[in-house]
Amino acid sequence: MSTTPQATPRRATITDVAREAGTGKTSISRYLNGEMSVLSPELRARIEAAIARLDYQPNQMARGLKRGRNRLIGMLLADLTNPYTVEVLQGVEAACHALGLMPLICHAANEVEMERRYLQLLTTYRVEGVIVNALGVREETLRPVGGGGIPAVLVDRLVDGLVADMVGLDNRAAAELGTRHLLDNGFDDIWFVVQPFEQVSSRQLREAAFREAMRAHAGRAGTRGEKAAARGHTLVLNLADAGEVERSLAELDRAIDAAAHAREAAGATGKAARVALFAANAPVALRLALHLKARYGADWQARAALLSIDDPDWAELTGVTTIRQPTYEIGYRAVEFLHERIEGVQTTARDCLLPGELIVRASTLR
Amino acid sequence: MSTTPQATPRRATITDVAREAGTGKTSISRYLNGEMSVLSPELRARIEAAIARLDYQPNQMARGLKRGRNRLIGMLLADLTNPYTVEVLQGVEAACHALGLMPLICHAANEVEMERRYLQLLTTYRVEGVIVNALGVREETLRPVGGGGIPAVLVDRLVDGLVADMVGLDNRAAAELGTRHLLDNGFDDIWFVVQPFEQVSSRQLREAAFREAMRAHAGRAGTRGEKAAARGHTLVLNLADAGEVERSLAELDRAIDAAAHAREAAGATGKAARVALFAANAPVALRLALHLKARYGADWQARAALLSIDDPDWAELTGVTTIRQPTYEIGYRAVEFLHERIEGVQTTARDCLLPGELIVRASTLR
DNA sequence: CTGTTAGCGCGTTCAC
DNA sequence: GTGAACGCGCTAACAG
Repeated sequence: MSTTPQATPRRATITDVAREAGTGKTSISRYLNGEMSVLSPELRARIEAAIARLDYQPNQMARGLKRGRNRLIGMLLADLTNPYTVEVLQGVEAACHALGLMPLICHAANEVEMERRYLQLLTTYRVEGVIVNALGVREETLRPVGGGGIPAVLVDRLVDGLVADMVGLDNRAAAELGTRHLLDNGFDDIWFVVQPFEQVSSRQLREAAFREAMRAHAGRAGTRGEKAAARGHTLVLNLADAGEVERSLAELDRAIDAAAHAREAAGATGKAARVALFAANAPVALRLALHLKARYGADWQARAALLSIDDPDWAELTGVTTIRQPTYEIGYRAVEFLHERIEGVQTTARDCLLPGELIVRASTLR
Repeated sequence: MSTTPQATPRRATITDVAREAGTGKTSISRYLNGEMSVLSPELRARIEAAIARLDYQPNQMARGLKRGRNRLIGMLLADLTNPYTVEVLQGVEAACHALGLMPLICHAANEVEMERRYLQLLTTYRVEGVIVNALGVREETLRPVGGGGIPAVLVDRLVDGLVADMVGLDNRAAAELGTRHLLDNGFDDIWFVVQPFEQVSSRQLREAAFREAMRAHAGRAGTRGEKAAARGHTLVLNLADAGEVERSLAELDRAIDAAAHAREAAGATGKAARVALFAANAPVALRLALHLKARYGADWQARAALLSIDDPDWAELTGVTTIRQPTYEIGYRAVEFLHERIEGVQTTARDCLLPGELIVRASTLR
């Protein structure tokens, strides 16, 4: 056995097979495309033998060139670091597998310029469609895609001015579900923490639904006069900017400390505010948890409850309540949508909103 | 603005551009390939204009067909669920980007059959090389690759009988580093917990190095007669089989409980064994942590120390000591190796072993 | 049932 | 400098 990896020998082509089988290329092509009814059993056997002998495998590139479709689709990912993305990817892989598609995965790593370049690259490979988990930037970046270009399906978030199918979480319902859970469990000082959301529709929707739910609750409380209205705050945590993160966290710290003081003053049975943090997604939740742990030590959960949209594996470990997204299904459905478009479906742009599942853990039960 | 995504209009070809620019295809091709010195400035300008007007983008497929190389490489992943994999992927993406390669990501999801099919699919797309984070099965699965087939680079683990470059963690050094750390911190009942390792070289090496380090320590202790030899155990945790997992964890529980009883009997100052768990990778560590937490509650770390190879994001949060792999670099180097092979480098198969970094956290400091 | 022919979009001689 | 012609591996008419 040699220890030197060898150079690739030339692969057999359809012509080689035809010669080896003593026939023409057409018959081979037919065999490859499963048109068995048009081949004599005898010829078929010869072809099979020749293919096996030469270890022949059809060249998808040439195939694609000829028939104008190569079964390639692009998958543009904003951030692989987010477990959400990886989970969606699983669904995408599975669906592609089932539908005979091959996904080209591109990771923009939160860089707009990367996103642009990858998109261009994908069109260059003539992918038949694209699934986009966009960074949420301007529509012009996605020019080659959607409306006038190749079919596209958006995942998790919309892109302004881009007409395309979308599949993702039912953000309104999810944020309301979480907020209600916190209110029902007696938290009356709730901080919705979210990354900058001007550009990202899903974050916008979550934040808006949170405020809406708080307002609705205040309305009910006011009418029935049962208790003081709970307070809701939105805190922006720009994970891309360490300085901003520091400032935001400092604001949070003050609120938490204030609540702690109030609690002491009121005594164990007092009516002090109970603080809860509602993280808009897993990366935010992780950042919050790390900060609280660094500041308050192992017992940080006694200071503030944490609820997160997304269900990272460490949530179970730390007892954090979450709202699980149907990530696998999101990925799967996205591919199905795209496949339909590729096959020529012409309906108006569709939205597929899937429900989240509340997973209650110790963090929000006191 | 229409709300109906439109079908793809035919894309411009090189012929269209030639006609639009009033010239032949050859000149366009030369322009695309940067042979500017052979084009009159005037023609060049016309070509540029035509390309812009038609929004022309060369077809990589046709290109690849003609020149016999398409700049595609395959990336075969055993398990995206493992954060290690995702991190390696980041390095791969970056290197591909830098080298003008396009990675086709394939996720085998721990299924051997998937691995085989994807490999076949990749050759069908005529990828110029493959990076393989194999499931660690028989070499025959990887027949089309390595030695006689297309260039391949192995990541993290070797495959029996497959001659190819490899890049991964220096497993011997890492396992020894971890073991020594535990011994130095007074743990004398150490359980190395690992998934079935007959098929996976990296797990084998880690386990062997662990036992070796324990033996070496026993030798030193014996010679100097300072203290009783520490005990080392290897526990196999087959994450794919819930029943086996239960049994293995039960064994662990007995050991932990025994140590606790001994501790009580000996009193706070006694010489009872200190139990430490050395997880061979992050999935194992997570499983262990979840189990311990379920069994002993939030204070599970008082029962046993946990040290893991791999540094998942929850390690910092829970204070678990880890040995961080240089994952990004592993991915990057793998692509570099592959690129060299693609360019024709013919040296004997190389191994690139990168060092792990010990990150000490509260878990192993008592 | 089977083989021949003509491109798919592009790169590459090789003449002009 | 420039363009016509050929072929990459394959499929799709079109004949036989």
